[in-house]
Amino acid sequence: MPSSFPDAEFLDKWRPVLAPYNLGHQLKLASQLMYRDFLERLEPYGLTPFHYLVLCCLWEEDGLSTSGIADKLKQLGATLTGVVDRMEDRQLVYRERDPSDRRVVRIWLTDDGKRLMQVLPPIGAETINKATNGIPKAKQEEVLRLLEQIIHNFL
Amino acid sequence: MPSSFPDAEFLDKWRPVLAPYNLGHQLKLASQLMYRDFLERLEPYGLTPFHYLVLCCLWEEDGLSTSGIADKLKQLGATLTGVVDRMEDRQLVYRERDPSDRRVVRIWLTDDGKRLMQVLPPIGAETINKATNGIPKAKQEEVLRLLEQIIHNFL
DNA sequence: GAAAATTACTTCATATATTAACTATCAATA
DNA sequence: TATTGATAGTTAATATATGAAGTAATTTTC
Repeated sequence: MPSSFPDAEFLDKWRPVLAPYNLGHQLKLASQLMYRDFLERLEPYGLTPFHYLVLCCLWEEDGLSTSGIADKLKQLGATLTGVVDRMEDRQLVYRERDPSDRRVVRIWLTDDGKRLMQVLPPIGAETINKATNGIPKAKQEEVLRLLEQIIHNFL
Repeated sequence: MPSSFPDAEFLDKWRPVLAPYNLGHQLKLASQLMYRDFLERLEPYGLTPFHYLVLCCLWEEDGLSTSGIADKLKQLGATLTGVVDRMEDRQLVYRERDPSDRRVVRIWLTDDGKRLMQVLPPIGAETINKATNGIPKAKQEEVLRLLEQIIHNFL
């Protein structure tokens, strides 16, 4: 057992692994701050950032299955169930069983959900612009490439 | 109103803002995947990544106030209350009112909480190493710098 | 072609997160 | 010093997340 606590030498050695300096926490924080900013901008529409993610998937391909959306966003099916529940309440989407495979539930955009395609992307851009303020375009693209590498390392 | 849906031209124009390609989602995903990996490694100890973050703060300075930890981690006080509750149940820390200002609650490490300082950082390093696999040291440091810039843009 | 394995989704229990409201305490001031 | 205002922390309501268990439908396999 160490005689002194805290142990300055030990802490110094492990600095890059300790919060609040470590990669995990910095990623969490950056993600969380973008979430908060975007959530605030979406407030007038009664939407959350996760609703936006699902809408993006459906704008590109309407009628995706629950697991299709989960795959695209790398989220768990159990999470999607709750999110789609609330999006259905909010009249953004509706569910329909696939007749050819009755295990599958397909998610379809309502007219409201389609209309938001014209409205939400510019709002998302505001958050991204705020986040990347002062970072040159080339560096921004590098961050995205490195994030992709990190993500790839876990899949 | 557009006559065709989805509108490929529109989608192409807004590609960098749409999930799953946009910065916000990529940050969320990278953060989430590191969280999942670390959570799994911590499972034998009955701990969560958030417990680790709080322990890091206390290893550096034991007896921090709740808001002191919240400031250091940029988390909200309301979140800390629940986390510290469970850490107290888990016997990692205990709370004590500050006698000189009875509004303040100070969080102190138990012996268990102190002992984990020798155990957890190497485990955190495993997750970080997995995340940064194939990324040269210089690039890793650049990512941290750019994340700091993004975080700074919101504070 | 019936049993076993697989797949899609939901439900449940628990742990973050966020905002708003509330209590207790301390500080400022008139 | 009584009132006002600010601060520290908790509680409550709601929305992600996660893992485990459960249901229904489909495939596989023998």
